[in-house]
Amino acid sequence: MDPTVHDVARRANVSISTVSRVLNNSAPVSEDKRRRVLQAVEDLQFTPNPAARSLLGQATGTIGAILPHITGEFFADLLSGLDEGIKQHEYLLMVSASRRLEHDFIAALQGMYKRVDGLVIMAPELSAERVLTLTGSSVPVVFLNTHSTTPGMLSVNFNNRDGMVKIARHIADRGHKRAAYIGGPSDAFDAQERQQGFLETVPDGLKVMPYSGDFSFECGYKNGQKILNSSPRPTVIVAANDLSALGAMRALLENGISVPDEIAVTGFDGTRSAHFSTPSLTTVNVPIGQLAANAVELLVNQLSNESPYESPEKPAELELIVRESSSKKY
Amino acid sequence: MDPTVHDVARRANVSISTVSRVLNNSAPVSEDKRRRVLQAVEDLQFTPNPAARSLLGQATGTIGAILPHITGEFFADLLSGLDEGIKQHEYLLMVSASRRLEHDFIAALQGMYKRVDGLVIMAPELSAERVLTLTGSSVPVVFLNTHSTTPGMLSVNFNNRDGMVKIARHIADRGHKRAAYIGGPSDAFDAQERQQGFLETVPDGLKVMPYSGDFSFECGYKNGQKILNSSPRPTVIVAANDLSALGAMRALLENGISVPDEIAVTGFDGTRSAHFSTPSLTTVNVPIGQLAANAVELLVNQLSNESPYESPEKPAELELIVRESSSKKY
DNA sequence: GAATTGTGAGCGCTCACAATT
DNA sequence: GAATTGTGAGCGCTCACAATT
Repeated sequence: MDPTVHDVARRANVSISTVSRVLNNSAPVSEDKRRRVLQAVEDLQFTPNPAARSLLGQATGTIGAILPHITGEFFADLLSGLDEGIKQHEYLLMVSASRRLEHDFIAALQGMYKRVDGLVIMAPELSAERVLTLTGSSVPVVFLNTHSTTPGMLSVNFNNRDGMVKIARHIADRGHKRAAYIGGPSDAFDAQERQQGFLETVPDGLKVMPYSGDFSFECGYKNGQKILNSSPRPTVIVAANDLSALGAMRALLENGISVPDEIAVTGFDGTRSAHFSTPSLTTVNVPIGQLAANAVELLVNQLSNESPYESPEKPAELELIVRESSSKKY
Repeated sequence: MDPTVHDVARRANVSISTVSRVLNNSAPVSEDKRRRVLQAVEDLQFTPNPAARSLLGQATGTIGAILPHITGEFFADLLSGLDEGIKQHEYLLMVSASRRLEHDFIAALQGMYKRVDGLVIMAPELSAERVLTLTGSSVPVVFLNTHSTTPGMLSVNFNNRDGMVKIARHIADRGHKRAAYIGGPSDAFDAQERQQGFLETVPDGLKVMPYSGDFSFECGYKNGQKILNSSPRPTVIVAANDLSALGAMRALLENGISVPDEIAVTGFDGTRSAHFSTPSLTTVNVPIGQLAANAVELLVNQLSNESPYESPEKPAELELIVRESSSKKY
C-alpha cells in the first residue's frame, strides 16, 4: 500500500495537518517539525494522492485538449506546442481526438469531466457556442481555430480567410486563368473561410473549378488525377491545406506532369513537408505550435486568475510563403 | 455547484446507495426505483465525480503514455495508434514527452502517479529495468521499443537489428563499395541496435564511414553536406531513420547531386514522407501505429485481468521497402 | 427467508476552529 | 496574546452490514 499523510505524520511524530501545512506551505511550521516531515516524506517516498486533493475542490493539475485529430504533421505540431506550454506551467496533458464526430467529441468531454482544470478545444466543425452548451461552463475553455460569434470568449484564432486571399492574389499575379480549388471538409469553418477568401478574391478573368476534399493526402491525390484529365486543364491547383496539395502534386508527378511548368500547386498550413517536398510547395504559414502554446498561456492565466478577463486578440495574420511549386509566370 | 449522488437520491426519493447501485449495476434494484434514479440522473445531468471513485481505490479510467517526443510523423502515428486503442476500451489518454531527458521523464511519471491505471512507456534511452526502479511497480507498465533484459515483462518490440541487416544486404546487393552511416542518439538502444545490425552485416569489401546524428532532419541535412564534400565520396548514405535520410537527401538535391544516380539513400521507419518524397525513399517499415495499439491491448488485458500473465511475443519483424532512392546498380 | 433498501464508515486529503505552548 | 499545533468535519463516492419489506 502506498503511504498516506498518516504514515508521514506517524513517522515524523506530528499531526496530519502539520504534514499538510508543510506540503502546501499553507501556514508556518516550526523549523524542527518541518525538517522531520520532509525527512519522512523522503523516507517513505510519499506523494499526495491527487484524487483526495481534487475531491476537496482543489485543482487537478491537468489540462485537457480535444482536437479533431492527433495524427498528421499539423496536429503533431499543435500537440507539441500544447505539451511545451503545459510543461512550462507544470500541468499534465490529457488529449482526445474527436475525429470530427460530435459523438466522439461528447465522449471526450464527459471523460474529462472533473479530471481537468481547463480545456483547450479545437472544433472547427462545431462552434464555440455549441461546445459551451455541451461543456455546461463547468470548466474554463480556450478555443483554438474554432468559430465563435459571442464576444469575450477566450480564443486563439488565425486569419484563414486572409491567408487564402494572399494565395488568390499570388496566383492572379502569376497570370493564371484557370484554377482548380480542392476544398476541406464542408462543415469545418476554417475550410469555409479559406474557400470564401479564395473565391471572393480571384479576379473575374480567373475561372475556378471547385473540387471537394477533406484535408487528406488521399483526397488531394484523387482530385489531382481527376484534374489532370480534365479539359481544359487548369494551370494551377489551389488546395485548402498542404496535405491535400502534396497529394495532388504526387498525382501530377506520377503522371509525368511537371510542377510548376505545366501546372502550379499551392497549399496552406506551412508544414515542414511543404518546405522539403520536391518541388517545394508554396503555402501560407500557420504557426500552429506557437498558437497552441498561446492558448495554453491564456488558459493558465485564467486558471490562476492573474488576468481573469483577458480580452481575446485579433486572429493572427498569416504569411504567404512562395516556393518552387508556383514560381512560373503564365 | 455540480450535482452529487445526494441530489440524485433526493430527487428520485431513494437513498444514495440505491443511486450507486443503479449507476454501477452492483446489485438488483426494483424497476420502479431504477427508473426514477435514471430519470433524476438525466434531469440533473449528473456525472459521478471520478476523484471520489478513484479515492476508493477504483480505476481512474485513464492510461498514461510517456514518449521521447510528441512531434514528428513517427510519434504522431504512434500517438494515433494509442488513441485508437484507448478509445476502443473507453479509457482516456494522458501523454507526456520526456524529450529523452531523465529529469522530464521522472517529472512525467510523478505527475501521473495515481492518475492513471497503467502506463505505456517508450524510453529507448533508458531501460525497462531503470524505468521500473522509477515507477516503483505501483502501476502496470507496458514497454514499447524499450530495452529489457528481464524476461516476463509486458513489452512490444520490433526487430531494429534485423531491419538494418536487411538494409545492409540490400545495398551490398546493389554493389555499393563505400557507405556513409548516419546514426541516431548514441544512448538510445534502438539506434544502437540498428547501427550494430548494419556494421555486422556489411561485407568486407564495403567500407563504412560513420556519422553521428540524433534522428532529426537537421542532423541528416548537415551530415549530408559533409558527406557530399568528402573524398572519396560514398555511393550510398544509410540513415538510422527516415527523417535524417530525408534531411541528407535534401542536402544532396540542393547541391545538384542526383539520387540515386550519384548517391543512393536509405531510411528507416516507413513514414509516409518516405513514400512520397521525390525520389521515394527506400526504408524499413515500422508499423508503429499498430504496435502502439498492441501495447494498449496488452495493458488493458492486464488491467482487466483477463490474461494476467500474457507472455511477451517476439519482436515484430520489419519489412524492407525498396524504392527509387536506392534503385540503381553500382 | 429471500429480495430489496438504507445507514454508517471510510478512502486521503484540507480547512476551520479549538487547544496548546 | 501571538505563534504553533492538533482535532474533527467533510469533499463525493462505494462497500459492508443492518433493517426493512
